[in-house]
Amino acid sequence: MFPKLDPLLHSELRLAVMSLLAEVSQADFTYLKKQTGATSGNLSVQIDKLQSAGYIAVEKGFKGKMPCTTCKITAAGAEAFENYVVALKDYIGR
Amino acid sequence: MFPKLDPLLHSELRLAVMSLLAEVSQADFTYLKKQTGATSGNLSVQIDKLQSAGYIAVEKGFKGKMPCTTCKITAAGAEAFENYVVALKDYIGR
DNA sequence: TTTATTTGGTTTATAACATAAACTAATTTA
DNA sequence: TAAATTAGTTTATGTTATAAACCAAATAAA
Repeated sequence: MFPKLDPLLHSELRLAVMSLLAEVSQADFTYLKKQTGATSGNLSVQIDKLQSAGYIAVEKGFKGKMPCTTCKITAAGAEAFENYVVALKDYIGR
Repeated sequence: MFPKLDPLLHSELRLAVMSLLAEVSQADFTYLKKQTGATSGNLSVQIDKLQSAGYIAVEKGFKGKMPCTTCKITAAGAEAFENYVVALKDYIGR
């Protein structure tokens, strides 16, 4: 009746990050921070977790001289996100 | 962009309980336990939290000689649930 | 009848989690 | 050169979810 919700996605900030990444080809740390309103620390930690799970790919480079961390959703991540959305609907109807 | 998700509802088991209670006039502990697949301990704790928040009303009585805890969603609970569903949609699209 | 076993829970302990605060390091501005 | 900003990471802390242990009453088994 109630499918298990992927605990990696059932987290406000990680879900917001995945939601953003699902709609763009890539996004950097600063963009994600602005869009989510999260603190750097929290965002950093949650990005790590998504990366460890293989849900996003993270590349650390430079934009000019400034460091720039770029994130991109992976195929596994996109699938997990879709599955999560489907599962959620059993909880909230429709 | 991403509204805050009510932390009381953004919990797998509590959300399942609210989802069930949103669709029936009332439900007892045993029913909720069966439907959610939760352990008694976990369910007991989460019911307490929902009650403390005023999202559900809990009545302890007896069914025959056996104790029977009955739960019912409150107006505040129904509203919170609806708001949560609306907020969630900003995270999962649609 | 006494002794398991089941029912219907609650309380307590623990590990995971989310988050903020503090920190680092480099860059840009005054 | 000093201060402030950018772009993060690390660490500490309080909360949470969850399971495990427990309890009391009822029922079933011996």
